[in-house]
Amino acid sequence: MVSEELHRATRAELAGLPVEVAPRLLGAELRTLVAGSAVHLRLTEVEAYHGQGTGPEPDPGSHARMGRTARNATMWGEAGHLYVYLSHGIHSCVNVVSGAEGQAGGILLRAGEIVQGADAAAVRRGVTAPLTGRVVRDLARGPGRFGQAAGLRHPLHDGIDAITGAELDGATAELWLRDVPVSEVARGPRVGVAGIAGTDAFPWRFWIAGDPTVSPFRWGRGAQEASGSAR
DNA sequence: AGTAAGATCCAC
DNA sequence: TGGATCTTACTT
Repeated sequence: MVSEELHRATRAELAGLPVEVAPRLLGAELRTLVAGSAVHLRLTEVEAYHGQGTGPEPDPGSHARMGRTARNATMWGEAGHLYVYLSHGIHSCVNVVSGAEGQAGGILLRAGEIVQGADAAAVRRGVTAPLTGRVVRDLARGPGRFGQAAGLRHPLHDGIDAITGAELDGATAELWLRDVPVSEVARGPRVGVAGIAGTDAFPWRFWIAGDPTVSPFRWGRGAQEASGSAR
C-alpha cells in the first residue's frame, strides 16, 4: 500500500512540540543494528514528555520538569537523537528527542511490532520459547521490553543519532517516518505517571487503535493511588 | 552521607 | 501483589 511507505526522518520533522510530533511516530519504524543484528520495530504506542519551559504549561510527569540535569541532558539537545534512560535500575527505555534545541522534549517509545529480526530480538530478550504469534507480539510490548529488543542500552547508547544513523558504541539507529500518518490514533493518560498530581491534564499517550502490540493499561498502579492521595 | 521513589517487568 | 536492582535527586 502506498499509504504505508516510509522515508528517512529529518530533524525538521521532529522540531515541533513533542505532543504534536508524537502521533506522527505511530506506524513509523525504528531500525537498529547492534552487534551485527538488525531489528526493525514498527511503533504502535508512544508518550510525549515536555520539560521546564517547554510548551504553554510545565509537564509534571517529565524527567526534565525541574530543569536540565546530567541525566536528562539529551532531552535538551538536538531533535532526532535518542534519550535512553535507566528505569527502576533494570530497564533501558528509549525516547526520540523532539522540539527545539535548548528546550526539553522527548517521545517515549512504549511498544512496537517487530517487522524484521524477531529472532535476534528474542535472543536479546532471553526468550527461548518457540516464536509463536503471541510470543512475537510481546517481544517489544512495553518500554522496557522495547529497549531490550532494540538492543539499545543505558548509558552506552544515550544520545545516539537516529537521523544520521551514526555509529555509537557498536550500534546504529535510524528512524523512518510514514509518508502518510496513520489514521487510527487513540490517546489517553500516560502510564506510570498517573499518580503525579496534575498529570491527568496531559493525555499524552498515543497508540494505534486496536493494535495487539499496544501494552495493556494498568489502572491498579499509579492511577488508583491518585484517586486516594490526590484531592 | 543517607534515603526514598522511580516514564518497568516478571514471578509468586 | 511484591521483589529485583541501581540511579537520581532531594533531605539531613
